[in-house]
Amino acid sequence: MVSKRKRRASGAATLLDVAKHAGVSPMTASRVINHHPHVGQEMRTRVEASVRALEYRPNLAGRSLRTANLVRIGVLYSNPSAAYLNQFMLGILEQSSVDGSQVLVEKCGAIRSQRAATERLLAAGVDGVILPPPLCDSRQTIAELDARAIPVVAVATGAPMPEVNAVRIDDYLGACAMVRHLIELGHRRIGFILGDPKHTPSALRASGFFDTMAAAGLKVSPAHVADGLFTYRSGLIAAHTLLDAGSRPSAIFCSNDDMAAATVAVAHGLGLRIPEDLSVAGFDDTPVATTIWPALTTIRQPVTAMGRAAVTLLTEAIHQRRQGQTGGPVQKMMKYTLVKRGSTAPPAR
Amino acid sequence: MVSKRKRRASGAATLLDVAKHAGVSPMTASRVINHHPHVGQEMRTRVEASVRALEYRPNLAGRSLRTANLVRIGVLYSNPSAAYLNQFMLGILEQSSVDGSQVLVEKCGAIRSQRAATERLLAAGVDGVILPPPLCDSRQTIAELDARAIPVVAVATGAPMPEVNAVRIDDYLGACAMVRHLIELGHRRIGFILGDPKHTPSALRASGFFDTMAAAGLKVSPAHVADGLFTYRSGLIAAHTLLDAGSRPSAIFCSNDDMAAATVAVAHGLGLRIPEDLSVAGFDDTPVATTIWPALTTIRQPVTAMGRAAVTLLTEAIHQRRQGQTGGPVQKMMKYTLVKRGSTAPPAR
DNA sequence: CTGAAAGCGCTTACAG
DNA sequence: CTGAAAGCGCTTACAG
Repeated sequence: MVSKRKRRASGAATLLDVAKHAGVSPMTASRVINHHPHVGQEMRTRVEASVRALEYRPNLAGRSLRTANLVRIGVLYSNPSAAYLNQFMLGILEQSSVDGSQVLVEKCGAIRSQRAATERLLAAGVDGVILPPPLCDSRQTIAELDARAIPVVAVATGAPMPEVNAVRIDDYLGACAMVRHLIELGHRRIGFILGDPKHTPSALRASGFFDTMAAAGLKVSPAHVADGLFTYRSGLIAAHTLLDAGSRPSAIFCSNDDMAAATVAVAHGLGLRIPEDLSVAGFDDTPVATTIWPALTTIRQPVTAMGRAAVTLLTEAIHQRRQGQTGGPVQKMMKYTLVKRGSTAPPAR
Repeated sequence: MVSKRKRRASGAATLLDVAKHAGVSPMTASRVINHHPHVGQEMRTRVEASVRALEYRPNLAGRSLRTANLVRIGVLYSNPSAAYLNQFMLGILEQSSVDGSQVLVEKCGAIRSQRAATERLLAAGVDGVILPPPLCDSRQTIAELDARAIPVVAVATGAPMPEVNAVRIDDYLGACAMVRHLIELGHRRIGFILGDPKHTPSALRASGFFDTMAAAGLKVSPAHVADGLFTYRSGLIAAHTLLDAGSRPSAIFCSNDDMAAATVAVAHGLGLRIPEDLSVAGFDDTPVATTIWPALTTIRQPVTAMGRAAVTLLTEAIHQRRQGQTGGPVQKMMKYTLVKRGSTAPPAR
């Protein structure tokens, strides 16, 4: 072991080492490692054994130098929710470091600064741009990028434009799954807190709620629906609206976790036990869902995986464009997960 | 602009392009870009102009291929707080992608699995290991790594072992600054919620509190100090202890944000307005601090920057070891920031 | 202070 | 199906 590590300063075996160890040419070793077809079974076995013996792992720098033609990816964001952005950027960086692509990040504030931020990104020579929410729905930015023939990936939009690449979950079905979960627990009076009407997923989550209630033959009292803006503070107000009223719901489905956390806080303030007296459900599975107590039942959006997927999609689009092709836009639908935690349970009565 | 982008498939200028544009050799261009001394002023100016004109940015793959001898960095973590880990990994990945180093991440659960996780990392050929909290204080893991001559960087430890590299903030001074802030606002009866006694920063934050109170000539009532475990739930219990009692404090300093968020929730439940009736302060500036309302006054720990610093420190240690040197361990102290938000204000009475 | 040559690790053509 | 040659972008010696 020690001698192996000392073979070279870097401590790592190279493709040449593997080839020598297996008694084949570097090319054959390369083909085996990259799973190319048309390699003899014997060669393949020998190389694979050597890879294991030497603990070979490809040097990405060497590979990308010869292949990838350096891809530059821009990420343009505004209105940062720290928690979301962290998770998302994690996926972006993971994938870009695997691909050997470079990432440039630009923040823009007001709408008018979108143009300036876009220009900065283009001046820096990016080959494509990723738009996390809420910029994923900015027609202006997308049009501008499109005019320059810069591929775009919109992330987590609720209303993907048909001509734009998108990575998202099915917000509608996610909401349906959550409502079904609450109904299966035995809840009949289920309240709902709407999301920010400016964000496209809000309408889908609301439709999922209303449709599933209707399909189950359950009436939704207007007093059990409150407006919200996705912020904790708006959740505080909405929860008071729902819980101060006479006929309380036995469960409240909130359009995101921040508002669900606020609902839990308000309920505790009113002396309600969760989940015994009130079930609360969120959406997104952001860190706050597992910070508070009880932890929130929620719909997990695989944010980090979506960051990875966005990079992969964009990279493919860039390569296609470089080769003069223009494959149609891709809409990648990611899997959501219903995560059951302590904030939901059968109603007491 | 367009013609520039089309010069080559990748759309990016290379060092050779810059050298030609400036009429110098690639070597001179390289030296200017890397800020080497002993380059003539005229050459320097010419190259810098060309860099700007061509929007040149170095291709990291090419650079690291020739220099860095591929560094492999392991990150070993346990007990993940999603929010912390996201922010931290962001810094790790940012820096490693700049350096062109590879990152391998291993999770370990119970103490006995630490050994297994360490072995997996070593088997994968890592050259050094970063230990975020709470593993930063695991004598066993550090000893094991040390026995294999693998450099280690401990992050955010409150009790750095003198022979180990560390990246951290001064938890003691951070706590002092927060208490001073509360005193300056006019608070005299200040409560405190302790952190998990197993985590080394807890004691430092507590000392900062008690020392600053004593220095200001303020008594700390035993009824105004409560145990905590850094979790939201433990904060709920601690806050009740402090607020249900007869003589309430006018401000509560919590050893971290999660417990501060819990304190805000309990206070709201008791009908106390924040900050009018009670000021609440946290520590760390995790995403929850800006999720809840009012947002928390807290001590910001630059988690992402600490991730970057850990990679830089570890990379230097690895290079030194490869050259047979063993520079003494480095303790990098990062700057904390007192972030004033809506949760603190002068006391009403 | 400046430059010509060689090579980091890998893969793309091009031959057999 | 397999391999010898060349080169991706950059920097490390080695000369001047």
